[in-house]
Amino acid sequence: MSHLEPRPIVIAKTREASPCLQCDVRDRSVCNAIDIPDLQRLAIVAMHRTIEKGRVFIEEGMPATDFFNITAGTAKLFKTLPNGRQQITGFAGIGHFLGLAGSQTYAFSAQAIELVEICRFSRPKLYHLLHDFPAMEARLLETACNELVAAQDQMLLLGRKTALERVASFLIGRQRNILGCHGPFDTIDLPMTRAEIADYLGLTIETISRTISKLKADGRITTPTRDSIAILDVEWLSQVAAGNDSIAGLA
Amino acid sequence: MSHLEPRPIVIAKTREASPCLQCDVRDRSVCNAIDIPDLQRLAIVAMHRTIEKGRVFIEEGMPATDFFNITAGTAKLFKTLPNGRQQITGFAGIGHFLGLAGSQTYAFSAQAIELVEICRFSRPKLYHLLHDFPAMEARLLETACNELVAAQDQMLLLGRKTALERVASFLIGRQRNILGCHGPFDTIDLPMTRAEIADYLGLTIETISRTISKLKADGRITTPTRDSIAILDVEWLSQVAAGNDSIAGLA
DNA sequence: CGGGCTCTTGATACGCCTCAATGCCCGTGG
DNA sequence: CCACGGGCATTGAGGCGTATCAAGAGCCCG
Repeated sequence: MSHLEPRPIVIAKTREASPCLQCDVRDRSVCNAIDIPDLQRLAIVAMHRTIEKGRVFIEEGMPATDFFNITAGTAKLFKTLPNGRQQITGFAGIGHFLGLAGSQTYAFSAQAIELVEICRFSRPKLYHLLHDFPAMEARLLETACNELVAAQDQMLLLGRKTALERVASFLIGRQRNILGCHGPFDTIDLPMTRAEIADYLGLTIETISRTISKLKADGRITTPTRDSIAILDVEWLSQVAAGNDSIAGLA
Repeated sequence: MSHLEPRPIVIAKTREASPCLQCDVRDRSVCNAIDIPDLQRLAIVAMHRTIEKGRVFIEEGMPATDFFNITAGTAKLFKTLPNGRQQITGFAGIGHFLGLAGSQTYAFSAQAIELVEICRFSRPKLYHLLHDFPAMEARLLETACNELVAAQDQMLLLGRKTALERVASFLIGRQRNILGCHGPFDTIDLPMTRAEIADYLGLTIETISRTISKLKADGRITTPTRDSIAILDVEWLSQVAAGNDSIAGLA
């Protein structure tokens, strides 16, 4: 089946050469499965977009028309219950691939929690491309597996961990994303509000706040600014995050 | 890279023709991505096995050497915390593909909760096969996506649903697997114990028992035997499972 | 007809939620 | 520069839902 529309060529011209070639997010995303000579074909189906903070750009239950690749900022992925209860299933940062739905509709919503930039791919076009680049399909499978593992960890957290353990897990998990930043202690940036942390960990704002206060009082962390946290005792937090309640009482 | 071992041929002989060809689970699993003429190649890397009830055949943290395809029975997939807390991330039935780990070690454990039969595939051999059958890789991706969607549903359940909603979701979810069995009302078979339901729903045995008793007292379900449940009011249960608390008070 | 399960039911405890008030930060405009 | 206002975060008091602890009941199998 061949498309007879001349559009792709026009777009390619408009963008002056392959924008994917200069993309500095490529090697952090699934796009690195495509070799440089073939990037042109990827660029044709990709569309860059900016999404302002607060905008919901994927809505649960709507027809899944596109895939997305985040190139800047952070989005929250979530599901909602009729009476307003919300569960955030994950935060998607730079390089995160979105829209692997399985069915014809999106299974979750996505909202930009800060200014976000994305590459948008139309679903049928990307599928067509995948057919020619099995390496990218393999990368997607790899990505999906990693998300599955993360989801299982989160189920363990939501089903069996205490509030303290959940917050500790969250901080340690965030720290892993940044690995060795500035200073002797790792400072974690939190683009999300307390409410969003709560919806991610299956708790309430107040419990998040209280737990963070307790960690601060116990000298495990400090809060340099409102939206950053510095871990003082990584080892202790890791133990608590792993569910070792025996260590929790120690000084 | 070619393997010079004569083993595959011997195995094929031993099994008298292709066992995959006669496999009645094939069309319910990822194996149906491989065309009949090529089934021989799949059969060579597959190894049938029987696992007695209670046996743990995948252990979290151990090197991920094999993939599994369940051909009979049910297994529980779970993760554990140091002090014995356990979270069941799912129940794997006939046709379920196991072992998509992402990393070099298994991310979860698997235990047979009744007599289980499996097809075992060595990881490197199956990967080698996947290279030749991109259709199967696509099926695996599809499977992984479906599991991801299920995992997100479960996160919503564990993070934001009440005990009643969780049990209702569990029953409705089970019912979907059987779809239209015997009688005017759907009877659900429960191969798992109350303890396992509890570990799946992030609750305790006692809460499961109390909730089931309440559903029975309210005339929403009956329990023909200890390990089966008949749903009397599907609509009401569905509403509760979906989080519509407004309907919960109605007779 | 016991022995050992799992399941059920009851009484109580505790962790987190809910509701409510206060405090902090920061942008905005006088 | 400072007063004002609105969000978001913190802190406190009390309630609720589920966990915990403890018996007892039902069932399977020898």
